[in-house]
Amino acid sequence: MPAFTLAFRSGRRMHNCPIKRWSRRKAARPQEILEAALDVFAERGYAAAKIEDIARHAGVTRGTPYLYFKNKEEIFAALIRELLLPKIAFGESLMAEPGLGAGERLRRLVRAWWSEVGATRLSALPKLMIAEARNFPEVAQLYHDEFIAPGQALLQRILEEGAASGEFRAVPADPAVHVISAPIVMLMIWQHTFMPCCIGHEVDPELYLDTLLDLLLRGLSTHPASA
Amino acid sequence: MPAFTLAFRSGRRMHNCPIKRWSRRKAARPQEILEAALDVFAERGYAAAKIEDIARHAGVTRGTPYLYFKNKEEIFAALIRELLLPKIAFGESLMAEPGLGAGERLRRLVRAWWSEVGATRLSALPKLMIAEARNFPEVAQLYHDEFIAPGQALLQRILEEGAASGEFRAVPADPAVHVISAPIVMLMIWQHTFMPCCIGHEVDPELYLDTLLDLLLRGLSTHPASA
Amino acid sequence: MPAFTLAFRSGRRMHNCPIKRWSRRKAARPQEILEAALDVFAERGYAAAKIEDIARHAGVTRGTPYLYFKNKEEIFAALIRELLLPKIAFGESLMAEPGLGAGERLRRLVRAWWSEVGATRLSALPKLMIAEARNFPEVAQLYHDEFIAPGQALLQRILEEGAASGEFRAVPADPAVHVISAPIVMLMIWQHTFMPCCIGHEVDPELYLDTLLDLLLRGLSTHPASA
Amino acid sequence: MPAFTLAFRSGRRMHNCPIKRWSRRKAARPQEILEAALDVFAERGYAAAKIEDIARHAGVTRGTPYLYFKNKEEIFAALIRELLLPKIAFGESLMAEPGLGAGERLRRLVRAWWSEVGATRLSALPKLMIAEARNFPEVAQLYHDEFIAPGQALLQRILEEGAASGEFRAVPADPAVHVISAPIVMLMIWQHTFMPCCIGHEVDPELYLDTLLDLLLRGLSTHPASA
DNA sequence: CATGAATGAGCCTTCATTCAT
DNA sequence: TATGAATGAAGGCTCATTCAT
Repeated sequence: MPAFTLAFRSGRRMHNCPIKRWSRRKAARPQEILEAALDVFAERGYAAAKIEDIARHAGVTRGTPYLYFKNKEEIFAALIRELLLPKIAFGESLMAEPGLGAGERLRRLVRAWWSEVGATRLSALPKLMIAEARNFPEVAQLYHDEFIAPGQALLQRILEEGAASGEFRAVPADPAVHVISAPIVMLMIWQHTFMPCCIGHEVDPELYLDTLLDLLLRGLSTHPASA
Repeated sequence: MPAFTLAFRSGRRMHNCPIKRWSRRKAARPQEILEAALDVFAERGYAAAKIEDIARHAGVTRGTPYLYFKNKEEIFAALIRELLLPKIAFGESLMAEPGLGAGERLRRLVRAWWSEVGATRLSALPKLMIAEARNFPEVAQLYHDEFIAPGQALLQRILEEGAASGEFRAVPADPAVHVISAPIVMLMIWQHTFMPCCIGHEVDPELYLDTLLDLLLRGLSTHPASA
Repeated sequence: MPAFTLAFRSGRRMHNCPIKRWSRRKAARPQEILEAALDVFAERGYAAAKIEDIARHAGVTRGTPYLYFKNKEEIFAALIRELLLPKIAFGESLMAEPGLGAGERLRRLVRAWWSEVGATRLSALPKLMIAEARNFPEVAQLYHDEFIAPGQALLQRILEEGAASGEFRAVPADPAVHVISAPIVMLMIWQHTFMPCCIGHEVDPELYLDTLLDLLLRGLSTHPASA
Repeated sequence: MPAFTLAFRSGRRMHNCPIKRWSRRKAARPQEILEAALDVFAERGYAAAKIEDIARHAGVTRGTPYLYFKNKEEIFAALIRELLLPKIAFGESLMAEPGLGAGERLRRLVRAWWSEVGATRLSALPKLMIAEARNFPEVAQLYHDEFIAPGQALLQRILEEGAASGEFRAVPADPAVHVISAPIVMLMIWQHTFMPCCIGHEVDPELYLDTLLDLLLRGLSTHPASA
């Protein structure tokens, strides 16, 4: 998964910014700290991540994160709010595109989900959020309301469209969206859990997603032979 | 999910037991402490769980857990080793039963998985293990080798049998077992993540599993109409 | 120094005691516990010595020492009082013996000191007492008044006798007794400090004492050529 | 022993120093903490010394020692390594001085030993090291190899020189150096053991050393009348 | 008498957070 | 803005001591 390490930093350079280099640096600090926090939280989890490690990863020292974030919890919350939540927007554009079958839409949604989040360092956040949801209910609520729920709403609309058009069988919406999204989330989790420790065989994300879509589309289709 | 709260009987109060209360403790203590640890780890995660909380949950004081476990990490490891790993045995018996179609076997495996682990307080352990795998690689290795791998081997045998008998399509084994098991693991995770906080709508496990099996068996079947 | 390990247990058996074996055992317990404590304190020092180790050394369990001693400090105090202080008695008999020159008396005192204490497991006690004097002033006071002071009084009497008879030069009594006794105490300390760790070359006690007496007697003598 | 309390200037208060109080600390802290540790270890011994006491003695709080030392044991080791071992250097210069008789050299060595270490707060370290040698074998080894052994080598060279020049009798080197150094070490120990508790009469170090040298030089001399 | 399970005070150590520079 | 020395609350763990058996 070569895109994994490259995808994240893109689009944040400001080559033509007239302000002097130093204050540009200043402006970038919160982002840099969040990215560092993402790395360290991903590796150690929330509690075992030390602020100093995050600071060092960001190239600053112990006190600096506190210039931009009230405390550790706020860094965590900002991680979700600033980095992850905006990513949900990609879904809207997908649904806006007209003239696509439900199957095709589902395919595109899954692939976009992967390329926007799963193949990115952001893929550490679902695991982190899951691990800490009960310790930080407000963040969990935010994550659910602004990320999970909209994502599942997209899925649900696709299922409804497919059912309406006769392309998909009717399945109970609520459990279905969970069932469908679960393997994608688990793939992200898996990548941050066992693969970095060289535990177990590698899972190839592309093949995994192909297999997932193959099973899902056949499973949903009213004309399985053609799926 | 009514079974959830009932399945894991603590046995901590036995007023009518003729054996003396005090002398019985010695034998029962490790179990009681592990069950308490399961609760507290499930609620807070490893790092945020205090030994004293675990002790109090078990009805003892700070020092007592250390009479039975070397330290906090050993409690965690024992949780996996003593409580979770034995549960994998149920799979063998399932495969031993003769004369079942692959679809039926898959159904039974999923349901057994749920009743043995998912509907139990043990269902907190996959989430805990996922969150802490990188902090405790040896425990993660153990969990993978003794729980995940055998479980996936079962699934793989079912897929192979189904393909051999013509009941299932041929699918790439490796990603398929991940894809198939992912929703079950995610259901356990979900129950310990968002449902206890009253975040998001409840997910009914039975309906979820029905939907999952419905989608999977259709997706795998060579004669989808009859799945 | 083969006597070292053997000297201590001697003379405590009660073969002809009519009481039954069990109550004899009972009667011997405090002694056994003190001897065990001596071993463990010698090896680890007061604070690092665990009551359970002492108990195990004595062949009993955690609670038993508390049947005979109020607490850890009392075990330490009893060690000094019961085992060490009685040993000072040997000096009286030495002084009682008539018709000895001061030099010969000094020789006998040093050798008796060594055989009665230095070559014994009791030789651990001066080091222990020194290390803990400031934490247990009452015990230190006892040790000083009942062991050090009488011992130094013996020495002083010898020096005075020697000076009176013209065998010894006149030396300031107070510092002299310290100077003379110091090497003997240091030999005991050395044996319990660096020799058990195989650190540094061994010191042969007999040769050490010979050299000490040689230097001392020459140093004290009014006719050094004949010393 | 008036030098005793004065010799080890802590330098902890420098009100008229123009450098800012706060920025100066960083450089001075390790020294300050070691000196505080020296005091507290001397008073209580290793195990009974609390890090918080050391910190408070140094004018800082619980966490600060850990900014400079990994743990309690490292503070102990640093005490030996940083404060005591350098003191052994004084011996070299003594031996370098030409044209001195062996007796005069021995006199100077003993007096230097006393002024450099014995009359200093450092004199607590031999007692501490003796008490803890078996609990910290590596530190004991270091202490032996870098402090005891070089010191004894100096003594041995003096004895050999004296024997070669005919000033001293021939005495077995190995026990002799132990015997000769023992009273000096015991004087240090004594000062930190019974004198602070007002137990027993005071020992005047100067008189003690005079007496020691008198006895030793007479004891070693081939012409005792002139010693 | 003896046991050993249990207690709980106490200490070492960590680390989020502050603040003087 | 940034630093990093210092703080001090908090938690893991030990072990002297107790007491029900």
